[in-house]
Amino acid sequence: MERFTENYLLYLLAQASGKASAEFHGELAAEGVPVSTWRILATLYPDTPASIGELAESCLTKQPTMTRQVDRLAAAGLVTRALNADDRRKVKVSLTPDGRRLADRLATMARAHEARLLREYTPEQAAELKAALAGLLSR
Amino acid sequence: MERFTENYLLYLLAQASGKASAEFHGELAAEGVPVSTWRILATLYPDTPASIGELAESCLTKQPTMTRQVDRLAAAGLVTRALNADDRRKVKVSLTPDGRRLADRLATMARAHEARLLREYTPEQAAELKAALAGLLSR
DNA sequence: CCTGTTTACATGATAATTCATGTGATGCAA
DNA sequence: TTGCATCACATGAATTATCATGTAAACAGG
Repeated sequence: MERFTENYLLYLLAQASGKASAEFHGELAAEGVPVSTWRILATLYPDTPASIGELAESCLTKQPTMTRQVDRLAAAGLVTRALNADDRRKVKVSLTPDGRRLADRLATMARAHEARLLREYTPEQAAELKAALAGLLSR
Repeated sequence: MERFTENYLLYLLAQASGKASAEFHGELAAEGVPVSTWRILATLYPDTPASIGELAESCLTKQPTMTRQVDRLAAAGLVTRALNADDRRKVKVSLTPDGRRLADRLATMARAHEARLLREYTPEQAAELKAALAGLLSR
């Protein structure tokens, strides 16, 4: 009898995501950058400010966690916290010049890693895979 | 300028995995079952014992975490810990009858949820997606 | 056999996340 | 308006996970 998980979509997604990400997270660790930092920078990069709630959703974490992570990045000078003029309940988090420089460097590494990950795929296959994932998301 | 993450494979994988899983985790919560419990049961189901290390890898967590989770499940009577005869360093974790009954019920729910998730896909498309993910894993 | 190394797991100390809840801002209905 | 519900975020308390390390078992040379 085969394992249940072998053919279970959520398991395959989680494993593919976890394993592929772990590779890149190793590169981040070599740079001394925590994964949580990279996720926030990537979301704001190249120039798309976001609220605490949006960041939490984008980084797959809860709002209280994100509040504290943004505090940390702000203290490190990588992001700024500003009040949103339209809705003063919201916080507008943006990259600082330092943050953008770091994000630039990490994004380049990320693209290189992605290229290695997709080395065996044709551009069409890669686009198909991404489209399939985006489809699952927009469902 | 578009968001970096919009077209970044690791982000799409993480989002698809996280969002799709969150739906099912809601169903688990309604049954009073922690996600960590489901992951362990699913790995052992229907009848494939595993070591602590294998469970940790399958559940995308670290070994010390898994040691404690298995302790908890064993205390709840859902799994047993046995010494591996071949290699006495290893622990052989297996489902108890109670554990298998629960896993049975949850696996049925999981398959139903998966079917809803893939409702808009033809069986061929679904198989293609799974194959693509398995391909990423075996790379 | 030994001895040094690696592997598998357990565990105490630490760090991180989450839950529950509070505060202030916004929106909506009467 | 006014009152009530909801939203966005912050924060203390509690839960969880992780790191660092220890122990015992396997393993590889010499």
